[in-house]
Amino acid sequence: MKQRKVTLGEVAQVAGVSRATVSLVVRKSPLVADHTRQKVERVLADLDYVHDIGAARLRNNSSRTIGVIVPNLVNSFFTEFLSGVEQMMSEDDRVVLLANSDDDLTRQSQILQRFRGHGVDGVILCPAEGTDPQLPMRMRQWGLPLVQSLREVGDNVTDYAGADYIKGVQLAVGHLVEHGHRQIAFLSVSARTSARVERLEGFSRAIAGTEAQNAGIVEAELSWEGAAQSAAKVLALRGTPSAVLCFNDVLAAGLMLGLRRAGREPGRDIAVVGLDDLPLAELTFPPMTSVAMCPERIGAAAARLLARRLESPDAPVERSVVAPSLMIRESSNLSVS
Amino acid sequence: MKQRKVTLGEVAQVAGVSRATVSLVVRKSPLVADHTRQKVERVLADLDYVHDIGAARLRNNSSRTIGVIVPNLVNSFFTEFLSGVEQMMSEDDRVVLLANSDDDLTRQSQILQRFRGHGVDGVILCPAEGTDPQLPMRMRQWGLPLVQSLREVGDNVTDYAGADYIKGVQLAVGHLVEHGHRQIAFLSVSARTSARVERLEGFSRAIAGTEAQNAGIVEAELSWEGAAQSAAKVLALRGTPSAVLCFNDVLAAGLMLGLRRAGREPGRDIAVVGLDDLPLAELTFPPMTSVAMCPERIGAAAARLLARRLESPDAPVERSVVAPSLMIRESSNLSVS
DNA sequence: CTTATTATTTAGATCGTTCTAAATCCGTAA
DNA sequence: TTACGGATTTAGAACGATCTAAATAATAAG
Repeated sequence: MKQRKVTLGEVAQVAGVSRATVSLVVRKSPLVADHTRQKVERVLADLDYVHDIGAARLRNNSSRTIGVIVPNLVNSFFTEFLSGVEQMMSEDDRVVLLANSDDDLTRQSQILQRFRGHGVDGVILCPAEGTDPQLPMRMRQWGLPLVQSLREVGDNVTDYAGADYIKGVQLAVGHLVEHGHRQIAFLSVSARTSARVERLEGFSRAIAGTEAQNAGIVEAELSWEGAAQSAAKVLALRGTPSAVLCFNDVLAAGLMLGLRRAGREPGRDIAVVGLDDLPLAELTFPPMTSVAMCPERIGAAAARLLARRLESPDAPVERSVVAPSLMIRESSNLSVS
Repeated sequence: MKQRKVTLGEVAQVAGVSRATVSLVVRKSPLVADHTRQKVERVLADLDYVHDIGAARLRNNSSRTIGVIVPNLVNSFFTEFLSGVEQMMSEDDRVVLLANSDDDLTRQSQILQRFRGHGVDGVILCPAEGTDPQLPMRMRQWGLPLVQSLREVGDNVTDYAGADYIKGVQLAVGHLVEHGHRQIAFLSVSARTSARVERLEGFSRAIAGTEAQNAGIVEAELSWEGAAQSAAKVLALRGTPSAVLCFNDVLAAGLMLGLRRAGREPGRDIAVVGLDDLPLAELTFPPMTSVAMCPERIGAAAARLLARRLESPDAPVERSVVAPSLMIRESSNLSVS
């Protein structure tokens, strides 16, 4: 039942030309004469020839394959990111090898070895927490082009595509201040990740630039229950915040549930703003004001950077930061006198 | 800067054995003597040898690579599915080539050709709407093992892993009936997909088995706005439903927003139940009762089926259907006398 | 000390493509 | 006619692994 694979050689035989010529036709080289090209193309189609890219790579060292490593496949932030990468790569007729590091360093390096063994042309990596800053250098020695994305290790040694959370937080704070809020709290995640550092940093800086005050920082587990439970703490804050900015949308949604359980109506009694603008932000009640980070566009940007790097390996390092935008909905409706 | 690739030959030379022996060591064959194995393994590590799987495939026809085609990378149902596949494959030291067909037939066949060219060992496919029922047969002729998942074309000709929506709908309806609901409406998607057919079918059947009545079927666009707008239609239904079962969680969440705008409190004035139990179901207000379809487990099942098929190509066709489970939350709280 | 047996090791062909360098073809200028 | 240059085509050696079949080493038996 299983047909044997059709090879260049067989096509060549049928078409009455050499293997080399068929190869040229397959690769659309301008070197072959029009009439031979047509003749060969017909045979190609007749025999249902499939170009074996693996075999080709062996000779010419380009697999048209790239690897993507994300720390998580459940968080839609990363899957949207992935979607952007896939789309862009696919337009470029490249294939994506996908792997999930689960934020685990051991897995991450296993995956890198696997990718190396499969001969990927390059890698887009969201480095797992705690990744050795030397990694980019090591990969350079391997001859494996790397674009980092969303997170970064090492000092500006590779191309990078990411989000600007500093700016994002600033947008959110600015919006709240405009609506008269002067006491703004931040609901953070408890894990000490670089994401946490960046957003907290952004928060203090943004607050500093306004007449508002930091009403306090509360930590919660990264889950909706964690956030819901932290509602009490938020309300007990000395600064008695009239608005809470949250680490991300999941925490914001959880917090809204918690606040409501505590008898406070988000969007009426207290403003809540999320970060990331995941699809769920529209579906909470009230619909959540959030800062869109556009992970899909970041993914596309990362893909473009990698494509460029593959074309010109010695181009200078480039960074691509996608500007966030504020999506105003009802959870931040209230204005404070 | 870029190191040349270390080959079996070089390792062999340094270790003072033949290429073939090194190959055996790399593949952990029991044929080699202990002391040679150790000697070779040391050299392997010293030189940082990387097994070139592509080259190996050329000879032995196994790339340890499988392709996954999903119709969508934004819907978390599919990404959780993907996550299950990736995890299982990775445990098996296989790599996943990912592609998104966007439910487009042309793209889908392009992707299949690409995968074929890359020499994947097999494919897990969620067929795009309208896929030719002959496709599985064609793939069999190509010698490309196929597992279908979540959707299916052709008549039971390939392995299949999926969800049981009939059962899922039945669980939901049963739950509502238990709480005294007798007029139950269904909020459907307007696109004529097989998913729609299955769920509607399940709905009529489930209703038929109880003392409840079909209060009417409303169609909406597959988006939260679409669902929100359909709230009026739902309320205007002749059957005056006390409960609404929705095509999926996104519609359910949208509907809840719409109902509230219309002055009806979901979970108090009218029960709403979703399907799929996406992560967002916990984050809506009130938290949504939904039927968990466990896409991640389905993905894992699909991966297992494919692994099995690769091992024994002639095993009989197998189906794996993951049982749904009802997640009761607050959107279906109310009981009707 | 042979010889039979089993355990290891290996040379060399092979997978399907692309590259290099050289061969052939063809029209034109001398 | 002969030679020359550009346009096409091609033979044959890579690429890095694995397979086959056979060679060699080690062990046991007679």
